[in-house]
Amino acid sequence: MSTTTYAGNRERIVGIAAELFARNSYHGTGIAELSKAAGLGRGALYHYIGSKETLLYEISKTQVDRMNAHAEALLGSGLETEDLLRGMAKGLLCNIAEHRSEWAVFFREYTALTGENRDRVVAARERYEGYWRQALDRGVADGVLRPVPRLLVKGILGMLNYTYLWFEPDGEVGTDELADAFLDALLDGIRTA
Amino acid sequence: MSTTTYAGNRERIVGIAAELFARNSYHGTGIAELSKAAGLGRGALYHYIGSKETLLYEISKTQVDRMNAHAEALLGSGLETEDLLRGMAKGLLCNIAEHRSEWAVFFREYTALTGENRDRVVAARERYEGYWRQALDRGVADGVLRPVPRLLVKGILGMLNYTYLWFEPDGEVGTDELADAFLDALLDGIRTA
DNA sequence: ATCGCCTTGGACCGATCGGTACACGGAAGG
DNA sequence: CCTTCCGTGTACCGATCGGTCCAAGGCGAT
Repeated sequence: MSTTTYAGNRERIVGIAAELFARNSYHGTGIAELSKAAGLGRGALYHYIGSKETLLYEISKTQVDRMNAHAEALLGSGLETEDLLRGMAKGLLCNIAEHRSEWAVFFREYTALTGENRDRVVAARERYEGYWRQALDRGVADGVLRPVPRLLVKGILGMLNYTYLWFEPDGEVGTDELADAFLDALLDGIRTA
Repeated sequence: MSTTTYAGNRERIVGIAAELFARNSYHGTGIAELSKAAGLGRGALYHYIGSKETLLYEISKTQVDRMNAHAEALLGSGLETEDLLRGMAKGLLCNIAEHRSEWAVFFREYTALTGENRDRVVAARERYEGYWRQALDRGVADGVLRPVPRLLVKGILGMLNYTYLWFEPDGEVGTDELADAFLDALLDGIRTA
């Protein structure tokens, strides 16, 4: 079953690349370093990857696509506003926690993509932002949320995305608790009544 | 007045480097490219900069130090909690808006620093985070804020820092309005009463 | 006019960059 | 046994990497 071996190797290499890119940056990681980490010669490596940029593209696109699928599922499930927002936050934090290297690479390095690769990743990113906007708009329409400036969507995503830098899911605060803490503050504020 | 010329040239080069690093990443920007943008030969360039990493260090450190000074001034001014928080947010957003390239470089590339350079920048960053924690703690002690999980500090900073990616200070929403919008949501929540 | 210093461009350093070409090995299919 | 072909390591490509060195230029002070 050479196909399976090929795909498996490919996936393994993408994972290794994510770790190296996260640690040493995309431009700061050489093909030599990558091939050594993968235990392959340079020729063998190129047999799998095609180009260095392809790796960066796949690392980024995979995660964003996953989040888009997750958001679409939640938006289509008829959840009430609060559960919808908490669900979306938990999905994102959970994915970031499980794929920290990939998200670090995506956030820091997507600008290194060129042409269509970049366009597609940016478009996917904007689609995801649109889903959050939809969720908030729905809450406003239902009367659960007060009318809220559009820019707040960026603030919320900043709050969540930034976790890739510091969140330790095995620490004393878990992924779900963190998402709930963020949403408690966002929904009801931190001022005393 | 050769000293002034020297320092002025140096500052100019640091600014150009910030723009190039922000656009093409630190490792993705070559000395040749930088010297061309500065209108200098490579030898002349090195007369001013010492090393490429020095540029990265200065770009990062300058901004963080400025924010630390700002936070210290506000914390020492006896402002009440709400004004303190809004003032700190406005200071940060204003600085980010005025030095977008520098902040982009800092957020994306500080991991490329080595040794003491890196330690110093990380320490300065943590000091700034500590000032926000102090401000929140003060609000809790005063009874203005409800007790709040420590991790929320990271969330707030994420919300504010992330603006380097998208905020256009000359757009329809200004710096101060944005800071206020974020703090309205944070203080009182977005849920209807 | 002369001295000395700051500034400058460019040649040059070894190392590495991303990527290609190619020949070898070994297993599968006949 | 022979052919075919995928997987592989390696030599090699031109270009560029960050950084150093140095000789010439420019300019102010004496």
